[in-house]
Amino acid sequence: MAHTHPTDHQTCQSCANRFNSVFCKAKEEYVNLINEQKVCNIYKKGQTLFNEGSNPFGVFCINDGKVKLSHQGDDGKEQITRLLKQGDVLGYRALLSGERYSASAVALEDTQICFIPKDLFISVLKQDAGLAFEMMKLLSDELHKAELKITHLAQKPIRERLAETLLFIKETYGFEEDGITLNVRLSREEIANLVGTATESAIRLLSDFKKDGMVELDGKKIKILKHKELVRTANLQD
Amino acid sequence: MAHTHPTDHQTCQSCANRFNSVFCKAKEEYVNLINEQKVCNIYKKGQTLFNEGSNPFGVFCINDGKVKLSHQGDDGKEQITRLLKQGDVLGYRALLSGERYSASAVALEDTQICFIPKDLFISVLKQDAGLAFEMMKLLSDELHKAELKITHLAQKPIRERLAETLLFIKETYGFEEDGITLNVRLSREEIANLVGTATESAIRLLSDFKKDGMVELDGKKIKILKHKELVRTANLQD
DNA sequence: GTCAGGACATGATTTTTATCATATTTTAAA
DNA sequence: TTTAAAATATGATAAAAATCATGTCCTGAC
Repeated sequence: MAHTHPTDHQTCQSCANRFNSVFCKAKEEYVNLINEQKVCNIYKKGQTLFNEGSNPFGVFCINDGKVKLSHQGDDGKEQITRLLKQGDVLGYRALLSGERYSASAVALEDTQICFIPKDLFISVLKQDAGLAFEMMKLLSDELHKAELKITHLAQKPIRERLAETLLFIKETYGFEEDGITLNVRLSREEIANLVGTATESAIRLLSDFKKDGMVELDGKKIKILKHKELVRTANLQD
Repeated sequence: MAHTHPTDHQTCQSCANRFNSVFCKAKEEYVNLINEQKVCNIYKKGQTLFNEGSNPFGVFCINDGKVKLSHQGDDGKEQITRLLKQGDVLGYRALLSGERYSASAVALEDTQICFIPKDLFISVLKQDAGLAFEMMKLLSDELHKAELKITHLAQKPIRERLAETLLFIKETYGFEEDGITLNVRLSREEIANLVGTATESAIRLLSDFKKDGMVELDGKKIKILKHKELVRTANLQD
């Protein structure tokens, strides 16, 4: 947690995500409580919020920026399981099941993050049934997404999965002002670790997509040129 | 829901799973409420509890028996995501996130199941913070398992995944009285749909395992002969 | 019992994917 | 700016896995 810098002490009430984040669905008194006890920091690109295997000490709420959540495979290969953006909460999984973190969280760009200590999180959750319900909803949604991903990993070829991943990145982070460039910089290796394939395979297929005119590649900038064809390539029907 | 037969109206208080199931961690008054409103039935082997795509009407609690939970892939291929046993609860995922069922549940053998209507489930959950917390724990555990499975599907070869699956079946259902025969009958296709591979591949690798002396195959009966070697084959370290 | 359909098994082949090798380009540090 | 290291790209090859084909075995209906 070294090298993080405190941000201006913004209130939850004025936070840009006060209508998106689960936390903001807590009762007003608890939002106030969270507001008092939270700690805000800026994580530079590449900095780690928490590491797989360490003990959870609280939950994080992204104020602005992007974070990846990834698991370490047995051979050390990274598997990215989630991409998070402003308003998203992370670190609750391990905390709720009383285990160590099963994933690592790393900032994909300079990111402002509020930290809510473990005890506060648990106590608010135990008192505020509404928030608890929202939390269950969140967990259920994540579980749904995970089970969908399991099915796709098991049944779809890599070409389809790459197309799907590009669309997923678009859904998550959207486009830049030009309306076609994916609004995040990921390395080819990270894309591969999101798709679940070898880096070379991801690179090769991206080149194919480029040849087919579906995408344009400019370093880490990826432009989606033919959205519909990408959807067709992803072979989505659910 | 045709062809189900009511069981003796057993009380939750006398239920064999009263120490295992999440529901039994509710406050006593709510357990009583559930006890009054639940409906118990027997599902014959192969019968469906609910279907992917239909609207959830409540949650199910397995009194005795075995159930598989599976998703339909885009090409219609089944992907089994969970194996459930006595004390396990199912059908809550869709209910909590307010969607249709994203999976189908089918009895793997004659199974006694209690059904708790949607409204009761939701209202108890909203009033009993302890139960809500247990539910979050359950969801968190499932999410953890799902993310582990994602990593393994993405990174492990099929041989390792099959070994892992056999160990998973053992963990879930245990052995018969002889201490070596897996206590469930699954078709080769179901095993393949659990591993995430083609049926022929699963059959072939099971034959390999047999040649290696790790398992013995007798129709749908699978005996684990060399547990340690199977663990080594699964290449587990987490 | 016997007969048909499905499950299981196994060989042959093709397809997919990973790995290895090697440029080329980009990036970041000195 | 130079330079080394890392990232990207692409070809060649090997390995893994799916598919196709065929035969056998098992099981339940009659």
